[in-house]
Order: sequence, then C-alpha cells, then structure tokens
Amino acid sequence: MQTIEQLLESKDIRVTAMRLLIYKFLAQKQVAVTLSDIENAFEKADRTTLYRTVKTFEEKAIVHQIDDGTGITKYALCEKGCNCEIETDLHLHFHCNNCNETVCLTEHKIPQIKVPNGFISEDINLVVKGICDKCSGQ
Amino acid sequence: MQTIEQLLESKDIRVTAMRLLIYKFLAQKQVAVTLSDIENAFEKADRTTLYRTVKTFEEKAIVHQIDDGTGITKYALCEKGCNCEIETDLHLHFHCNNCNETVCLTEHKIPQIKVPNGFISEDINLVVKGICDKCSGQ
DNA sequence: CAATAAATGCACTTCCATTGCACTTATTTT
DNA sequence: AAAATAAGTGCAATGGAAGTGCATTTATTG
Ligand SMILES: [Mn+2]
Ligand SMILES: [Mn+2]
Ligand SMILES: [Zn+2]
Ligand SMILES: [Zn+2]
Repeated sequence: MQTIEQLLESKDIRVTAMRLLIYKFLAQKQVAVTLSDIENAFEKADRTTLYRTVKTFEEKAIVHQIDDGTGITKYALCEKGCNCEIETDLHLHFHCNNCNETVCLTEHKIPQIKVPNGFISEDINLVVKGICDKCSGQ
Repeated sequence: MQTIEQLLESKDIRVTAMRLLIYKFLAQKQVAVTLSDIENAFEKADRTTLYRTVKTFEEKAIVHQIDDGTGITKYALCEKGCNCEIETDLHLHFHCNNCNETVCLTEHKIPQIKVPNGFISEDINLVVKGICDKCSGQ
C-alpha cells in the first residue's frame, strides 16, 4: 500500500499541503466533483490554486475529467492503474437527473462502437442519464 | 414533398423571414453548428433572435442539441420523423479532433447500455472522437 | 382599423474557465 | 549557509457562452 505522497511523487508531482488535502477530498468522495465543490470545501484557499491543482492532477492522470452534459466540468480520481487515454479502458458515467450527481461506473466499460468507413475512433464519451440507485429507492 | 413553411406550420411555429433563413442555413450544413456559426452567417441579425430561434426549433423538435465535449453547444436538424426524446432512437455523434467538426451519424443508433441494478437509464449521450472521413484521407 | 399577441433587438447579467503578474515557499547551486 | 533558481500560491482581471428583462417592431385577430 503506497501513501498519497508516494503516489504523487511517482507521477512527478511535488507534494504540498494543498495537494494532499485536495487528493484526500477527492478520494473520500464517491461522486464526481466540480471545481465549485472543491472551492466550497476549501474556502480559505484560492480558486486558482484549486483549479491548477486539479489541472495538474489531470495532466498526470491522477484524476480524469467528466463531461456529463450539465455544462460544468467534473473530476474524479482515476482508478489505480487506469489508462484513461486508452480506448479499451474507457468506462461510462452516469448522471442522475434527480440528485444531479455523477458517478463513474468503472466496472462498465464502453462497448465497441462501429463508425462508418473513413472515420477513425480515438476516444469515446458515453454518459447515461436517468435516476441513480440512491434516488430510485432501490 | 413539403415546403419549409409547411414543416414549420405543422409544428406550430410561425413562419418568419429569419426562421426560414436559419432553417435553410441548417439544412444546407452537413455538420452540427454552434450559435457563433449562425451569428457569423447572419451578422445583421441580433444574437438573441438567433438564440431564441434555435431554442424554438429545439423545443419543437426541428433541431436537436449536441454536446460533443467541446464545451460549446451545437445544433443539427432532426431527421424527418425522428424521435430525439425516445431512447431507442438515439444516434451517435462524431467529433473530429482535426477539423473540429461534429456530425450526426444518424444511421448509427446507440446500442443497449447496461447499467447497474437500481439505476434507471432515461437518456444517453454517446460521442466518438477521432478523425473524420474527410480528414483521414479516406 | 383597433386591439392583441408574437417576434425581434438592445442592454445587461451570470457563470464558469482561464491567464498575467506579483509574491511566497521550496529546491538547487555555489 | 547564502544566493540563485524554480515551483507553488494568491489576487485581479479577462473572455466566452448562455440566458433574461424590457422596449420596440411586426404580424395576427376581431
Ligand atoms: Mn470516471
Ligand atoms: Mn445528431
Ligand atoms: Zn440521484
Ligand atoms: Zn475532420
């Protein structure tokens, strides 16, 4: 079991207090979070720092970005050993129309999608919208 | 073959010069367009009018909205007899990372997507990103 | 033709994302 | 250890896109 410090260092990210806090915040969350969510959790810190921290995490594949169609970018921690970039490793995301939360369905890989001749598929974004398990009452 | 006027009237949209022009502009385009695209095509007209025209078209299922992940909403004419709302009639969209254009792949319906127990799927957005046929050189 | 309703145009607002620059803190070099 | 360098943080400002209130124009109805 590696510490957060070790994880960050292994990805060439310097360890700072802020980064540890934000990492822990994301790790504790079961849902994708917006920058505003992070801002609200760390009101003493500046927006920009939070923004750039998340961007750093994104570049280094600590988190992945989620476009769930709400128009607001969300972020979630990458699974251990995830290859966000590789097409075969893409999972789908679920956005609840009721509680407005978005979750990674990391077990649900995106199926093979056929595209017409001449088109080359490099990346796929699949978002299912509906009612989540918490809101559907089972 | 029905005229554009007849189509609009059949959907309870009053025919105006602006609406006819915008409809024709969309019809002639083979790709999804942004509001900015429409603005550039009709520089004499006001943003708001264009915006509201597109929104009216959207409400009445003349066009459908496309979120291709660029962060900018795009629009495209609905197919004749399309049921955008019905989940079984959803098609996928392709966004070219090279020319930055997005097209409807209306022939390519979205496959059945499994979601975990307790989750209820109501809508699906599937965007494939890559290189389009024009840019791939066949 | 008058009354009413809808469409259009202008100005303004909000929200999120992003950047330039100054300042602070950490790391490296002498 | 001090100086030099680099990286991280904070503040302020910007920009783009979406959306809204209200006045004015244009179309529709009685
Ligand atoms: Mn995810
Ligand atoms: Mn489409
Ligand atoms: Zn929910
Ligand atoms: Zn292309």
